[in-house]
Amino acid sequence: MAHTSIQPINDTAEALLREQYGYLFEEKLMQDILKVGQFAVIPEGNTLIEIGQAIIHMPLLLEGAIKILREDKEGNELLLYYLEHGDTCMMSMTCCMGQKKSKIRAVAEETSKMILIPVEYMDRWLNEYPSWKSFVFESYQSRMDEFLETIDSIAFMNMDERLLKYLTDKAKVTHKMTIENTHQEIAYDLHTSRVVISRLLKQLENAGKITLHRNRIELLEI
DNA sequence: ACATTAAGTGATT
DNA sequence: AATCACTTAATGT
Repeated sequence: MAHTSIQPINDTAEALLREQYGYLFEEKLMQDILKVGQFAVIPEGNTLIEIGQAIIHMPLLLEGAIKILREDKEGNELLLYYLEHGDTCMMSMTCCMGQKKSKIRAVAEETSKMILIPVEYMDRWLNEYPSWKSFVFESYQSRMDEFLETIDSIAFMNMDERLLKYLTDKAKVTHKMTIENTHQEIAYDLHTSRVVISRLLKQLENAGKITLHRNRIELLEI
């Protein structure tokens, strides 16, 4: 598997940064970001942040999608939410408020590009730049909203509804109607068993919402 | 042709 | 919805 590349911010990265964040950040802040930030390309499937790992960077996602996972003592996973372009990670924000170690795992759902900012600036810029402050607070809030949505789906939805939400969410972040996953992998994300997923997928296929293949699911409607 | 991995299914709790 | 036990299908060597 290809490995993560971290390099100085080049012209392509700057263009992407301006495209995604230019309307949010004032020029002086933009210059600071260009000065202290690094450009990272994370290939699909690579882990950016591991549970227990100290967080030293705050990511500004430019392109791609990142999935955020929680893990229990036995190593079973649970998908919390996805990050897309324009998003940043809530964990890297909370770590600046005293919490140094990550409680989540972040894995690239598809090859992703991002700007990494050393966490010390995250705090400093809060006082310096109003546009930074509102960005941080707004993304904290939208991350919290997604988080609550996931809680709701676990608490109030049946597994068949959760599965359908999982498939459509995934289609949204990857912009593809085909999902290339085994039933087992989906089961891990939703913290259930493979058999249950296979059965529910079969139901969805019979209902005309999807078609099934080996390692592949075609979504027929969103 | 054989082994391995993914997916499908009935039965039971 | 979870688990077991087993079958069938697809894919790799």
